[in-house]
Amino acid sequence: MSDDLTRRRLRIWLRLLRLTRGTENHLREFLRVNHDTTLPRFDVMAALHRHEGPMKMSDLSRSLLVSNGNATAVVDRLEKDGLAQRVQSETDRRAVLVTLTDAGRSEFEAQAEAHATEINHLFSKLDESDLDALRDIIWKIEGEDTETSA
Amino acid sequence: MSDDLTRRRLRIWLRLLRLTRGTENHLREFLRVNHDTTLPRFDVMAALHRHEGPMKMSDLSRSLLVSNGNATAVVDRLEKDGLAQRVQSETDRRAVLVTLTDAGRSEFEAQAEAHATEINHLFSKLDESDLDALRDIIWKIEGEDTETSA
DNA sequence: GCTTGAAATTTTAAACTTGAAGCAAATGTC
DNA sequence: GACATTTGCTTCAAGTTTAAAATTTCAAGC
Repeated sequence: MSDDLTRRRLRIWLRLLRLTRGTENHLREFLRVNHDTTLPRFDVMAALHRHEGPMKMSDLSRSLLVSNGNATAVVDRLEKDGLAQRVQSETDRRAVLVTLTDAGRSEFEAQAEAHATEINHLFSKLDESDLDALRDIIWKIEGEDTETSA
Repeated sequence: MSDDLTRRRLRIWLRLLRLTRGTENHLREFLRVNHDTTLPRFDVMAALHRHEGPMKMSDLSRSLLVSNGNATAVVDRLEKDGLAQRVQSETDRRAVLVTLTDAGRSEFEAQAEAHATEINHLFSKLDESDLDALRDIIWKIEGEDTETSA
């Protein structure tokens, strides 16, 4: 069963992983040098900014595909720096809602614009048709995912 | 200026990142449950296995796109478990070479086959033409200009 | 009301990761 | 040769991340 297709799929996965790792490393360095922040902080702030209104901790970690304990730790630091803020939910006393402070929002918006510009450069070789093709491929992969495992 | 292309590039990057994170999470769980190991350990062992002959620490960290301090830590743990082994270089007394032990090699080979099967399953929706397209797009992003396939 | 189980979050321990600092050894440059 | 610079690895502190255990609350079922 040493399919040629199997080998090609493995190979393309390794390349994809390498590409995203390299891109993440580049963005990490960019955020560190130009905005004195880290990738996890930026990701959390981006999720909070995208979400209209306060966001549940569980939704935050699910949206970022990280563990719940991890979300707690990053939000702890953001809160300590006055960029995010926890609020108790009124409808569910187990739940904790997080939101950006005004300082956090304005800080993020400045970072986000520079971040988008940086990504635009990193992916400048991709035109509309490349983006179409890539979107279709991603959709195809996600179309049917982790259903059956051995 | 038209920011539409910029926005699409940002969007596709976020989707790509999400895809690879989800895939990594799946593989991490797979390795943990079925092979009692972790993704970083597997990655290091894969690099050592791919490289015929002992590998310099610096080449290892460069090949995995991680920091040199990180490579030291993971190799420390593999060595403690008898799966990898450090050897002093004879030509350069600064350099440290790493290699899999016999135990490490046989352990990795079993893991690698299952790992490849798992990836084949995760990317089963991609046929030859999808792989061609994805390969070309990755090349394009990385700035390669070669058109010939392998 | 009471119990049982599920859900939401935090806490904990261990592993992972980075960037920087510290040493030792190689490679220039004069 | 002498000296500065570079290279290679480890150590260190701080932060990130996960999986598992603990805590509190909710939702039903009895």
